[in-house]
Amino acid sequence: MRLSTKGRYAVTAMFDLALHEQDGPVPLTEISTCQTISLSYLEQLFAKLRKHELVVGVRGVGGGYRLARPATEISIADILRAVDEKVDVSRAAQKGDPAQALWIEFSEQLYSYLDHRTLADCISSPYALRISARQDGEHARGIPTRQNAA
Amino acid sequence: MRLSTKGRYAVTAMFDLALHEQDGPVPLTEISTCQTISLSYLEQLFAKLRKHELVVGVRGVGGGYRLARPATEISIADILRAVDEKVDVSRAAQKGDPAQALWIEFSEQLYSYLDHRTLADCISSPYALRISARQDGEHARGIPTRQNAA
DNA sequence: TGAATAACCTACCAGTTAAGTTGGTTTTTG
DNA sequence: CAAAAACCAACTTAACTGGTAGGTTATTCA
Repeated sequence: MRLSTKGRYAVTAMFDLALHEQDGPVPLTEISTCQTISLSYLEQLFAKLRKHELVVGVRGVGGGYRLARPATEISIADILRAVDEKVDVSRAAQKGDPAQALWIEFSEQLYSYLDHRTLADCISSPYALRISARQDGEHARGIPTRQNAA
Repeated sequence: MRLSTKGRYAVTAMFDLALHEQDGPVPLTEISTCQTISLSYLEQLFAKLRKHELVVGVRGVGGGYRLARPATEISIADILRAVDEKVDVSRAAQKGDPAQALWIEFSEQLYSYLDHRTLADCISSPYALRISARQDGEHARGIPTRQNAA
């Protein structure tokens, strides 16, 4: 289990995609300027997200990234696992040291918490709704809102 | 918010102290051999834990570290914050980007979860009790069990 | 009193990871 | 064809992790 700025970048970017599920694909250039992350670094993160089938890329003009599944079926843990790529899940467990066993138990509980937090319920919090409502009031973003790009 | 192996080391070490609250101070050499972490690295972690008043050191022969407060009053978040030393707590919030606002909300919820998980309830889980019972059956550790060392 | 124990302290270091840069190519749209 | 954008790979730099080395101080006990 690990949670770093890298994970934060990935999660916030996914929030962005989830918030614009209706508006067609979101280009990385947008996320890059909006959240001041370098484009290339975002590309690296999205390569991993795509490999883990959390997003799909749409090439060409008007392209970008969309969620590969509905936001209700993508958990925060999914995203963190995708960009962390840690193969061995908390392998500490050496010869039953009590303290380490306790860690494993604790981290499993933490994971199960993160496994149940989906993108959908994160963006549908009261606070989130207030924000995205305000956002819809202005004309969303700089991009021509194309309905149903796929 | 971050959670790395460093945090894991600190938390498992604190589990160790909590499990031996009755037996007087626990020397770092013990934790070092038990959990195969270098002594010096443990010393660095405990310097931070001490600075944050989560543990107290007892010098000299038969010394070691004790919890500075009862285990019921030390949360996992306390420990992670002590060793992480991140000054600015999730300062992402730039000009109200919706995705970043959502991250802040999410991480606050995660923290509040970790703020309510105390050492005491971690070590008193059914699984933990089974383990430490087994541990008491043998004569605890290699150390002469002195009652009330302070 | 002196040896052993253990906290406490400082400086340093190697390896990994994060984060970003550069410089492309391919695909798609207009 | 030109522009937009995904896609790709190699490289760089800075930070952090985890660990070493070599001390000093305080305390206990024989």
